[in-house]
Amino acid sequence: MRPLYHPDCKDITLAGVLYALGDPVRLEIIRRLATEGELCCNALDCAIAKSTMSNHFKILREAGVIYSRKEGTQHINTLRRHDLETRFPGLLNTVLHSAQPIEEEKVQLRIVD
Amino acid sequence: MRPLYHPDCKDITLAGVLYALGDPVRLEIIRRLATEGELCCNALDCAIAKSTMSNHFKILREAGVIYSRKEGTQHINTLRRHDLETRFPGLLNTVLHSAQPIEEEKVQLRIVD
DNA sequence: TCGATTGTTCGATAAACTCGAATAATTAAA
DNA sequence: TTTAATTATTCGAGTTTATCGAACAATCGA
Repeated sequence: MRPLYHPDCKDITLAGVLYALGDPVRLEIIRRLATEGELCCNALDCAIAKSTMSNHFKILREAGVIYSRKEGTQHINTLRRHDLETRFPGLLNTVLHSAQPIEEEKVQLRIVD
Repeated sequence: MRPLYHPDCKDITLAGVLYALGDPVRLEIIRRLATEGELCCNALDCAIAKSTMSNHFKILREAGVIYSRKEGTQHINTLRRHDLETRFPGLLNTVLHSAQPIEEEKVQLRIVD
C-alpha cells in the first residue's frame, strides 16, 4: 500500500489551494469537513462516480487542503486548518463563510437531500 | 464586434471565482490590477503566448472577477471589487493579502524582472 | 473462507489548456 | 486614402486533465 502524499506546509501554494477549492463538489466537501470534522470519501450523497470522487479527494489532499489517513477500509479526511491558516491567514474561513451554494449549483451537484 | 460577456453580480459563483484565481498567471494579473488599477492584456512581461494570455483574461472576465472595456485597440481591465465584495465579503482582499509567489512560482511564471 | 465495504487504478472518451499562425479592429503615418 | 503598426481574438493542432464504468486491491466481519 502506497503511502498517501501530503505536501509540507511550506510547499502549499495559493494557486494550488484556490484551484482545489474552485470546484462545486470540492467546495461542498470542505464545507462538510468544516461542520462535521471528519469525513470518509463516500460521505456525499451525490450522483458522481466513486472514481471521480476519489480524484476530488486526491486533488484536495495534494493541494494541502485536507489530510487523509487510513483506518481499516476507510480513508478519514480532515481539514488542514492550522497549516492553511499559517500559510494563508483567513483564507479558509473566508471561503467557508462565503455564500452557500444556490439552488442551481445544487442541481449541478445533484445533491440528494 | 461582439460585446464582451460579463456575468451579473448575482450570477458570480464562488467556485467560478476560486477556479479563475487558481492559476499562477491569473493570480499575478489580479495582484497587478489591485496595485495598478487598470491593465491591458499585454501588461505582463512573461513568456506566455498572447493567445493564452487572452484566454486568461477571458476566464477572469467570465467568472466575474474583472471588467473589460474596449478603448481603441486596447482592452482595459479592472477588478470588480465592489461586486466581489458584495457577493463574497473579504474574499478578494484575503487572496490579495496572502503570501506573495515564492521563487519557484516565479520561475513557473517565467516573470522577467 | 466468503462476502461486503471502501477506495484506487486502468482504459476510453470528452473537455480544457497552450501554442503559433491567421484574422479582425483600430489608430497613426505616409 | 492607402499603408503600416498596435492590440487582441479566433482557429487548428497537440497536450493535458476530468469523468465514467469496470476491474482490482485491501480490510473487516460473519
